[in-house]
Amino acid sequence: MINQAIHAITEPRRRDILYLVRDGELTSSAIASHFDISAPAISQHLKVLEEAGLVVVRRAGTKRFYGLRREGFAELKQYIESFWDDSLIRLKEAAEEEERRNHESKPQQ
Amino acid sequence: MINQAIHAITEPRRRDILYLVRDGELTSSAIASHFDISAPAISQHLKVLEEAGLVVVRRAGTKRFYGLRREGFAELKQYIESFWDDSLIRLKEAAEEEERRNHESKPQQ
DNA sequence: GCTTTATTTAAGTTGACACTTAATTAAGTG
DNA sequence: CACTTAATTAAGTGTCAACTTAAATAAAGC
Repeated sequence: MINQAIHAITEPRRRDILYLVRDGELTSSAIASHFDISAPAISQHLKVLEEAGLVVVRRAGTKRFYGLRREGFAELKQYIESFWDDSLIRLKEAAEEEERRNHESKPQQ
Repeated sequence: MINQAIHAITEPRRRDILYLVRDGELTSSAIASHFDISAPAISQHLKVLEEAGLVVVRRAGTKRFYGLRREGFAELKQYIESFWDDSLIRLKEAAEEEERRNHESKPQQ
């Protein structure tokens, strides 16, 4: 799922779509009106975003309202942050290990 | 730069490379030994990561040590977070606007 | 200065994927 | 039930980028 989410935000146009829907729900055609690509193209992007868990659809008659799915976004945020945090922890550990080694021998080039 | 960073972490193998170098510097060939793709392929990935500001190189003789560039990562984290935070603010505003409208008329389907 | 080691650049191939138009589904509406 | 509206699925096309092998660079070692 997280891999799908990252893949989804790969495409700049999909990020633009996320920017549009984060303020509130929009129909597929309302979203399409902001771009100069065809409606099917938008529909395909929306499908990718939906499958990645980043947007949700609400059907109302012939219309389909797309909105941001906050949980999906939270996961994405989590992923980036955990990468970052783990990195800091590991950096600290590495520095300590380095410190220990320096008391025994010279560091190699 | 932020677009380059997002593009850079798009590719799963590049994320794997970031995982490898976040513990400490590694040479191009040391990184390559973890994958079953050619050295030039790794070199090309490293170039993308470097241009995105996510890794830095330190040259030592014929070797090149690649390491994580923390500032680059901070920017990426910032981007995701700002998207998220702005979203919450805008959601709150939208909810208030909705509230106001509900005192006048029924919401349309 | 030739050879080795580490890595990159060059050039070409292949597969994925972001589009297109045309056809299809699905829900109202006269 | 034909017609309109909203959107999707289908099918095909072109571009890009992730790989490949081969050639080039660049520093060190003999």
